[in-house]
Amino acid sequence: MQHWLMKSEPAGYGIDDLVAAPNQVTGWWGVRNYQARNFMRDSMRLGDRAFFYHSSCDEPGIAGIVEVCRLAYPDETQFDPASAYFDPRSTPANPRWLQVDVKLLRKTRLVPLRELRSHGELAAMRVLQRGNRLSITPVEPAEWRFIVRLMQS
DNA sequence: GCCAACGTTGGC
DNA sequence: GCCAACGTTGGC
Repeated sequence: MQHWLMKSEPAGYGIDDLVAAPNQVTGWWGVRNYQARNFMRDSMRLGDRAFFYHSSCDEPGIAGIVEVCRLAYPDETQFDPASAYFDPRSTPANPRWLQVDVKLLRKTRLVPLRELRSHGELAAMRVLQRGNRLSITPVEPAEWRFIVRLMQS
């Protein structure tokens, strides 16, 4: 079982939207980066856990823990000409973009990016690397455990 | 709003 | 296949 970090902009969809969602489940649609898509398609398994990360906001950081509850399947927004995520090169027979579904396990205290950076134990974390833009990144087991402990402090 | 870093596009 | 130009991300 693997661990992940998944970014979302809370102005669009934040942890409180997931708290309020039916069954506290949401589709993780809108990923338009091949590397992030490949993580979902090739590596994510049912039961994998992920940090729900708030990006591009006043206080970027980790806001909760979710669990993958549906394996990768086509993201419908790629077929919708009215959607900002429309991709004219994509067809239902040959979809280019995928999503998974995730279920909320718990909303946690906000662990700010600032705080993550302050811990040498997390120095190698993918999301903290200079220039990182990937919206889905793997999290090492030791990093996962360290951050879960931080959430309780 | 700025800008560094990175991914994608497209001409050649 | 190269690589310059361009668009996007995302912290600050």
